[in-house]
Amino acid sequence: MPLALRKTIFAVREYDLAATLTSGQAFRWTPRAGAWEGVIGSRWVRLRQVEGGIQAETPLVDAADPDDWRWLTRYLQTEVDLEHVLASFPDDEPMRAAVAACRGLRLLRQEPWECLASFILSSTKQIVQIQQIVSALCARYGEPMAVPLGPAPAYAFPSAARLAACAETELRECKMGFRAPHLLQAARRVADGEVDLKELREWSADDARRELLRLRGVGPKIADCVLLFAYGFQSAFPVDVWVRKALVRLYFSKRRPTPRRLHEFATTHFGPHAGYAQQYLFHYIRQAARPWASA
DNA sequence: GCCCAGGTGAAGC
DNA sequence: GCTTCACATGGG
Repeated sequence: MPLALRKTIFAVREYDLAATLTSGQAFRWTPRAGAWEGVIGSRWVRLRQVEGGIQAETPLVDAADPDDWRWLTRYLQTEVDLEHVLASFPDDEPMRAAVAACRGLRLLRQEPWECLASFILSSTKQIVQIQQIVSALCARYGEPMAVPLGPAPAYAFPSAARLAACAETELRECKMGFRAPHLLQAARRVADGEVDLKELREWSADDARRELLRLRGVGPKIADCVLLFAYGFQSAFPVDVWVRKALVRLYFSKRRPTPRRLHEFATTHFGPHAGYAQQYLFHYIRQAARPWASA
């Protein structure tokens, strides 16, 4: 007998699910038959863009309130007033173009450990390859979960404790290369409580950033990704190769600023939701770089 | 073969 | 403080 699914629709305007799920924030979403299948925490989910909102399907889980969708609305951040965020962006030509090109792009709110671990694995990797590494890691070390007939088996993201129990050579079999010792160290320090990711929610962005930077393999860019994608600190402005390219081209007329100057500009020019602006710039320039991939 | 990828850390100026 | 380089692995 097929696994029973519960289904609902969230009414939300200005939410581009495809843009949001493919914009390099999260690495576990697969398009399938016009919908998106993925895993949030310990639940398999299918999402679909529908008229006026987002449809969600997930297996009925014992001992869970079937009408409680807060785990999903929190992840998708459907309550965020996007118009308010967009209105806070600087009124300049680059931002107008980015917003016009990425209408409905949102920031997700992810679980800190998965986000941290994923971005430790992200350095000098293409998004497709990050997805492959994360997928291999989950298949090997993640807890299997209830999935309806059809989709491939799904696994939770492995806990820090589970990864801490791995040998470095095992992790390397997931093709993560030199990032393996970094992930292993992070897993150990999170598992033994030396780093308390839950506690960081209560800290200031600066303090949380300093704490994340103590981990090997976590520099300014990855720390900012975790602050932005997992903790919702919208002052965080990750600068990767794409965003650097975009900032230099759009705001510095091709004259190369020093890293210090670029960071200074990034954290002052874009207002209280700078991290959101960053995501628009990132998605915008990547879209522009591969026009054949759209449509 | 070459260059690049949602970088980081160490070493050299 | 800024620049350069190694670091695994895979794709174009």
